[in-house]
Amino acid sequence: MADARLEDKRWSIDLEKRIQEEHYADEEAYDNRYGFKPESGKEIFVIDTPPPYPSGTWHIGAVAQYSMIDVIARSQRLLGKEVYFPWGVDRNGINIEFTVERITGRKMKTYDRAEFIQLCKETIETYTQAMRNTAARVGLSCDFAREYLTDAPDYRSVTQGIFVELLKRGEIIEDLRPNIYDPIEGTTIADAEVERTTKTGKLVDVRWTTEDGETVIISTTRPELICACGVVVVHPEDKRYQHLVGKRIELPLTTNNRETSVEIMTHSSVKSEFGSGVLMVCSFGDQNDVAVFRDLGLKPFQAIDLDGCMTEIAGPLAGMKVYAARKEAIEQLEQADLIEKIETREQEVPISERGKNPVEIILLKEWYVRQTHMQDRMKELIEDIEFHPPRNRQFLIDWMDNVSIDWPISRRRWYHTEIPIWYSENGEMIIVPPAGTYVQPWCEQPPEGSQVLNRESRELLGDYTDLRDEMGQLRGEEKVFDTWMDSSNSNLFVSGYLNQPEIFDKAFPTALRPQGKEIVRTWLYYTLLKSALLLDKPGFKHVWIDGLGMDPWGRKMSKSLGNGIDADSVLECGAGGKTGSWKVRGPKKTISLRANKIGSECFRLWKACDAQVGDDFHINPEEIEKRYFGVLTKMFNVARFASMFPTPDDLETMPDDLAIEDRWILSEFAKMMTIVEKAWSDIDIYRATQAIKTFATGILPSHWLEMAKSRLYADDVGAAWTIHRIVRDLMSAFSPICPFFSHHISSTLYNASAVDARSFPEILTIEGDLTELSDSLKEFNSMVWKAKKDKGLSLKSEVEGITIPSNLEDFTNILTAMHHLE
RNA sequence: GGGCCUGUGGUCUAGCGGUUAUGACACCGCCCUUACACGGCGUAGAUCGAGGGUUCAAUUCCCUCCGGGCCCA
Repeated sequence: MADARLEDKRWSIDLEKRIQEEHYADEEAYDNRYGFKPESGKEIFVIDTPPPYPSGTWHIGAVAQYSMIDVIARSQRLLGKEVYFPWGVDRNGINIEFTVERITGRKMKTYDRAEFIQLCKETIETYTQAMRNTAARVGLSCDFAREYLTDAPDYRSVTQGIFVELLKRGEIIEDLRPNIYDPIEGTTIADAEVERTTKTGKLVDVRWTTEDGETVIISTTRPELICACGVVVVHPEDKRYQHLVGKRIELPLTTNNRETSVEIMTHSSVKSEFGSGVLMVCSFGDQNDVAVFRDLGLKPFQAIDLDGCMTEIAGPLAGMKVYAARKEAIEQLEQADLIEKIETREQEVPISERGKNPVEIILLKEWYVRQTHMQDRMKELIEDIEFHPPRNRQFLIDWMDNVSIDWPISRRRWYHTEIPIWYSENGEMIIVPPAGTYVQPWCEQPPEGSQVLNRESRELLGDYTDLRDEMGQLRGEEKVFDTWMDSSNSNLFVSGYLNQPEIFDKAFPTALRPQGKEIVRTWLYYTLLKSALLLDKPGFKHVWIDGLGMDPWGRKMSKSLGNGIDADSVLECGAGGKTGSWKVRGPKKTISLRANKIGSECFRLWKACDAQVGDDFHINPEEIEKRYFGVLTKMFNVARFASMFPTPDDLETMPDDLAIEDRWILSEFAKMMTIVEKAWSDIDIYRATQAIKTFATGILPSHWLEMAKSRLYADDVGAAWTIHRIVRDLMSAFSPICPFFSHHISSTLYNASAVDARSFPEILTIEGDLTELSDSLKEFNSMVWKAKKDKGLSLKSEVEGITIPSNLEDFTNILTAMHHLE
């Protein structure tokens, strides 16, 4: 016996940070460890990690999720796969534009475009740096050297190249269609970006008059849209109004440049019990109006323009903002004595997710990715994808069942990937750049190798260089892409599509898509759509959908609720002896939380143990510390105890004269390791972690170690072999969860870091199933401990009158010695 | 209004037809035992949300209701 080779008396945050610093100090060593080496010949396992969006602080729930992706990456390396764990950062989008607007107090459109883009780029870079630091601090083993940024030319050129490819194939189309539009931010948005809120509004009952002079009451919340009314409808089975069908009805407000009456028709979407049961349908009050116009084949009116003002068809209301026009419409109807009654009520209003502004549906010429024709094929393709947990497949199917319109992808914003198109002077030809080139049509001319297409038919007309003279004055497209157009290429990008075809062949479908369930209908759906359109393949082999991080009461963390917790504060809690404290606003009162030490290892262990994949998890730093730091302390001390005894030279060959208790614990260990290996290959973090934790903090120290102690002190070779073999292999199995912890112990004791293991430890075969005796052993030990306690004896005192059960008779000697039986 | 998830000791959690219903934290009691008192051992604590049904048998399957959550209309 010697002094402990693990010098620290216990696991601590300062020790953790020391190990981390060493770990990151040598970039070459880091790259050897975690870099992607596609030429290794091993099975390639590409993880399509969610590129986080830098917005100041990184949400703790997202960091927790991300750390589990790291567990998957490390466990797959442990199983011998060639893992590509990319580090990408999503930097395009309206978020950073809003941030810059807020910081500078100026709206985007008051800037010069190039100047504004530069400001966004600089601002997001500072946030990105903070995010890289957090990523390293929580121990992500990403290939940081290959960092990709979605706003960098190489990434944007892939987005543009894929757009051009789909455009040529006719999967992207241009059309004048009703679009959801945010008039305040001045941009189109997709269905998936609309949320709803409740607002108080007025429901106005207006008296309309038919051509026969009959008065009909129609309820509406949008009287300003009367000018865009295309039809008045009743339910086909509503007996009250049968006689009106086919008649014309006068619009109750003055309009301009259109018919002053519309026909009364039937439509099954009318709710007869709502208001009078008569509905005016305008282009476009809501999604239902869009559907009715489409069903009845009506020509829509343009009532609202890009600035959110009424157009000339609104007659006296023309030029007014929507809200002012509504007030004015009510006033005019009142003056004309056409109002039956006005009711104030709560109503659901669609607003934009990013800007929180009420949205309008207006007619615009925009670019679309066709998707409605793909739903059946996509459903077939996703059958080959394995979902974790399986039930979360339903989230995707539910969303696919709701897809009814194509995906509008053009946006009138700036800090996004540009739509790579130039238009000829007459508007009939378009120019697209060659694959692999990033272009900015709003400020550049088409590059070498650009091609000219017919705008309508997409027919290839020739090279731009040859046709230049026929094009006239070019107009570069000023619009940009929805950011999901970028992020939905992530799996193609990381798998080498366009850039590294030789890797792509082996790496696609991408092995794994890990993500949160809140972005199934966006990121997951759009990615699968792209893979289906381009390659007619499922995008992934596995989709791993985790739950959301919630506050201690089970509510979603959000800025508005004031219940968020900063990730860095948890990771740094305990560093330099500093206590962490948090104030979290609950439903009733604000509570203060305190913890002394958490750090990355404890944080990761908590997330791995606390909830199964797909379940929402409650984040409470106090609980994390109380429940999991002790596990690390325990495991550290088992290793520290082992470190007091020399490591046998040959840990591979099992001595053939092992004591029965050693063979017993090795059987238990083999059983546990079998579970863990299976769990790692099933991407079941929870099961793997639970198995390790139960073994390492339970049966190993409490039962076996107590039996083995005296032999270890007596330099028993078999006992030393057993404990070292177990600790060494345990650290490998545990390294995906707590890499720095395992690294430190394994490299100190065995001169080989557990994080470098590239095959799962060999599981020993022990003759005879000794694990059957485990329950009896545990029961017997408990019985003795209780007996001593009842007699007021200390554990090391001798006790008599205890008999060893017959099934444990092989253990007689060791149990007698362990408990000091007489 | 629809879809999905969920409701187990004070708190969190396992279980997926037959178990004395896991385990952790907290509580209480005892113990400084040559790794660990930031520890060990032990006691106590649950009519498994409510009510129906299926079954020889239900925490587990089905239905209804109630409560919580996420997403959508």
